Amino acid sequence: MSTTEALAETLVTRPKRADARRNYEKVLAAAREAFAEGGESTALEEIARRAGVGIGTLYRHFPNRQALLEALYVNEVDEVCRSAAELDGGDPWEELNGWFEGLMGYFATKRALASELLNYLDHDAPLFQTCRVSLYAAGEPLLKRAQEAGAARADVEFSEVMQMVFAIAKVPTNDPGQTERMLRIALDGLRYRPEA
Amino acid sequence: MSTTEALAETLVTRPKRADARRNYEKVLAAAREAFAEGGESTALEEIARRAGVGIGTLYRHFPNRQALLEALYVNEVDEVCRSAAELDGGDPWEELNGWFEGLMGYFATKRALASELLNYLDHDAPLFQTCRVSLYAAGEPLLKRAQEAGAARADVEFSEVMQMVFAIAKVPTNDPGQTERMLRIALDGLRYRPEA
DNA sequence: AACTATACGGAGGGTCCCTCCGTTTGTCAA
DNA sequence: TTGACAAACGGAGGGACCCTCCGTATAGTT
Repeated sequence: MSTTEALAETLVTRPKRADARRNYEKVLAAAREAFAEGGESTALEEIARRAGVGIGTLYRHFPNRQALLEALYVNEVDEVCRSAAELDGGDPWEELNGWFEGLMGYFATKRALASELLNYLDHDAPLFQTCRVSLYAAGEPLLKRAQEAGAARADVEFSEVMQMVFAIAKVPTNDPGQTERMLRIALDGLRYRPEA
Repeated sequence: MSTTEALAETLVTRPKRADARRNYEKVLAAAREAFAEGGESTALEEIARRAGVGIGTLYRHFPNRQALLEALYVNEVDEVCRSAAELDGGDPWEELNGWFEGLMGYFATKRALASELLNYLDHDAPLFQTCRVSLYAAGEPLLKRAQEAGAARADVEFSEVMQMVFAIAKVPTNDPGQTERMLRIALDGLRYRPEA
């Protein structure tokens, strides 16, 4: 079990009774499915219906809409973090670039969820902070390695780059190539060297 | 009267009777005020109340929430475009940079409106398209001049840069300096020269 | 002053988020 | 197995919000 999953259990307080655990999973699965279909902002009633549980049950497990989205988010973050761990040994700049591209591609398929979550994104939510920590732990070494190799400028923080990439991922567009181009421009900013 | 203002009159079909015109202005003013206060997503009922008109009156002038936001947006866009027209003769790179910074600073004070609008931002809404045209007409010459002066790379489209900047403006953060740093990184991407 | 097109205002319908609470069910000890 | 109870279920309904409809009021005209 990964850090963020363990964290999810602690903070979201997963239920204990067998039927409760079952329903928790059913709701999460239904939500994942609903959001994967890109259905703009799916109503919680609809998710409960899909899961075959009452709306009250849904709210027993997730105190509000944001909590449900966050639980979903924790899952997704874990997956992305794992993908960073798999990288190593290649060209630092290519790895960094590749990881961010993968990140974008990943969010592209989950645009509905991502876009709604990014709206909630404020620096106060504790669960979000810890997710960021996981994400940073996964991605920061990639930046650092690129910086040490002289492939990326040294005067930028990973957090800044991360937020920039998220911002671009959030741009609504029908043309996925355009998002990719924006990302490339922004990341090229990492290679620009201010004349000292 | 500017292009976009004229367009607003055409598309939003400004009312004609004296009391109607008065109420139109009152609603717009109330909305501007409400959004300037940063009140997350102000209810239309609240705006009608502020304006001292019934909710029905508000909807007579603005068929839905988005229409009201768009009308507000048209005003703001005009102002930003005018600021670009005032620039000329200085260093092309500085002017381009300065304009984008001004754009960001401007949206920083209207975050609630901007953020909600950027969510609606899809390439279908005709009014939005024309606003983009105005914005491009104002900003594109700045980029082109910078490119011709060799201060910005030639292989980027203004539309891409614009969307990138909007994306960054949209990032919710308490620290305005951070937004500024992200913008600087992204814009430095314009100065990066791919090794040919 | 009377008339009419125009505009006003708010009741109410629909949707969605969420709460409350009576009912059901899993779990465990006897 | 059975009885008891904490835990969980489900859905009615409250509240907020967006928007529609339509009876009432009024600006502008004759």
